[in-house]
Amino acid sequence: MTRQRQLIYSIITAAPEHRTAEEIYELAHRDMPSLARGTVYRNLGILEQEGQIRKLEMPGAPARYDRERLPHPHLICQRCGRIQDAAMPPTLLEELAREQGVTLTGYDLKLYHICPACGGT
Amino acid sequence: MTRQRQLIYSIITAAPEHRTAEEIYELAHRDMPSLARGTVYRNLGILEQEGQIRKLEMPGAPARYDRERLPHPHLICQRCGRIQDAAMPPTLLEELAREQGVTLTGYDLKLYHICPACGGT
DNA sequence: TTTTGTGCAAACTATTTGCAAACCG
DNA sequence: CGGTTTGCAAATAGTTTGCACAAAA
Repeated sequence: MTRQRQLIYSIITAAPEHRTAEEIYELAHRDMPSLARGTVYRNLGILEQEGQIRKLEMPGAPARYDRERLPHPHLICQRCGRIQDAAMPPTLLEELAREQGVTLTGYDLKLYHICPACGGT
Repeated sequence: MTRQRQLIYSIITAAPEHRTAEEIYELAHRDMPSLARGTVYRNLGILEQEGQIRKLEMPGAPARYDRERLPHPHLICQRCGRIQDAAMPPTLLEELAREQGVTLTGYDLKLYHICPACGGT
């Protein structure tokens, strides 16, 4: 673990926000002005492969990174784009697998709503 | 509806495959050699907006297009990448919404497995 | 010293866009 | 005609990669 990777990792784990590579680069760049964008991408890839962070692909927008390591759904506001980690009851997952008649190896669930701040329920 | 849009739409609805814009372009281009890639993208966007087709964003790969208009999960083989439309029991969706304590406006669910052809169950 | 990672810049991929010409009602 | 859509080419955005040098083991 290099200082660069350390820094990138700490930015992701410090707060529950789901940041983009660019945001992470900007924050990291303040502390280490020599740090390059490419290094951020490279290390995000490595951290993800090692299972230390999770990549969240966002439709039509840059990917975001999640410090939570266990698979879980994401609740996304359609107005403001705010992302929250959500819960997936194991029984629900089992029911889904049974419904399809397969053994699941993973899933990616995005739930969309309008958050209270945006006038939703 | 122009001839171009007609052609693009018919390619998507003709088969249950979930094709990429490039694949659709190649198929359409055979029938109408003057047709341009940009036109394919433009029309896919229009058809999607009109709710006639559905765009499926695939992580780290080009988007695919689905002729099914009702929201539903997708079952994806992690080895060969084959995509199948799957079922979402309404009760399951309700349970998910209740679990998060929100009113859902939509969802995007990708289920991963290893398909029988690839040695999975 | 041998490997591994970095900084930089150029390359790449999927997609979008500006614009003049073509088409359609 | 007059608005819409096309074909083409250039632009864009996010991300990846090649390479020489620096850091670490």
